[in-house]
Amino acid sequence: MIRTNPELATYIQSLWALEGSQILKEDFDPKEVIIEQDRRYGKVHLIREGIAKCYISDENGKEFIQEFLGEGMEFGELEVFDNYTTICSVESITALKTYALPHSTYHKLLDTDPKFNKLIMKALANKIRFKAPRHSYQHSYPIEDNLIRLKKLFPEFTEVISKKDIANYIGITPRSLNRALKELKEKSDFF
Amino acid sequence: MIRTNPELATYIQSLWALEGSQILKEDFDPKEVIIEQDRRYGKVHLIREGIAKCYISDENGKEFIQEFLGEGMEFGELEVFDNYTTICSVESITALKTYALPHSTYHKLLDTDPKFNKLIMKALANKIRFKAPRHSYQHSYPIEDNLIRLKKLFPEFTEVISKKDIANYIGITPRSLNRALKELKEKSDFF
DNA sequence: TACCTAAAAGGACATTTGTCCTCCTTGAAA
DNA sequence: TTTCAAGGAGGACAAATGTCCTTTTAGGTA
Repeated sequence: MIRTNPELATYIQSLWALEGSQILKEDFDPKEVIIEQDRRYGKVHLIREGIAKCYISDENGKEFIQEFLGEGMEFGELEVFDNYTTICSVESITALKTYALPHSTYHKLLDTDPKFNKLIMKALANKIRFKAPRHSYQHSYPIEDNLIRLKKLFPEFTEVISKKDIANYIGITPRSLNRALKELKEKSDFF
Repeated sequence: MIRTNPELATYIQSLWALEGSQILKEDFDPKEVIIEQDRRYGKVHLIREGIAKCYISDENGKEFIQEFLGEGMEFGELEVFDNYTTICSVESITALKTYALPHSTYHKLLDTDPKFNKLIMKALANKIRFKAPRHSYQHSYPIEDNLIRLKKLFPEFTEVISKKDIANYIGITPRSLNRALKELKEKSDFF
């Protein structure tokens, strides 16, 4: 549920430590909006520590959470290739520490560092792999099944992440989430 | 709705034309299952001509269509980086012509051809960009709004793609699709 | 302690969507 | 022409989910 990429995290750390690497460290408080939908930014972030949410909001203010990002996950990277605007907002949930790579640095690394290139390629492929089944699963199974699945994947999710965010992640209202949770509590002692 | 990537299509064509390129042309009939979910394959396909659907099916046989793929779109590429199994099945809708690149060739191109590398990078990023809003939009808007949106994007979609596939694309049942279409016909002359 | 605010829980009802059928249409095959 | 099968359309009802509230809980602050 909270996605990570340890391999990339380790590698970026080693790049950062190099002389003149142009990779900066940045820190954020909880609940800071770090990037906002439909804008342009000049750098890519890679999480060193903490958890963030990546979400799309519509004109009615509804949020739909795409992913929870943990260590080693990057954001702001989709806009580096073309001059597009961002599709998601990213907001820290806990205190968040990132590496920030200016676009120029990111491009230079892609062009000159084959290992970096391959790791980014993999990271992109994994984002696709992850997104695909998530939404279809949520469509074709009852909410309760989705919750059981989340609980197995990440047992403490109800402690770390607010109910509202969980609901937005599954794509339902908090009311429906509550109903499902109550049902599950009555049926079993798993929750 | 039917995704394409003209830039990549053009470039692959030029690569194919090179001496000893190791890129093969393959042809398929309509309704052929070209790759099946949860398996391994040794090559990446890139569509020269025709339309295919990429879908996930669950144990109850429900299909959830991820994308309709047109010229220049690739499939089977997510598994090239790690030794994962496929997450989607791909089935031709019309007669389909592809370029087939063995994994070894694909890797070699990524490593030695910067332009190819960048085009693939972009293609991956665009798949992510495309997937993200699609599912959230479908959650937060009524079916009718989704249909109007599709119609604007691709007016002849009802002719080319079967009702069942459209329903599976939106993530609803054919019954609900019919209901929504009927409503729309009564309300306006757009449909 | 008392007060305030935001998150969480849940009642009552409306709406949407799914399920399970049946019927109709159309085009290919006998 | 008749037959058959598959896709499309839609009625009737059931189930899931959303909307709009009110109430409860918990944590921070005066």
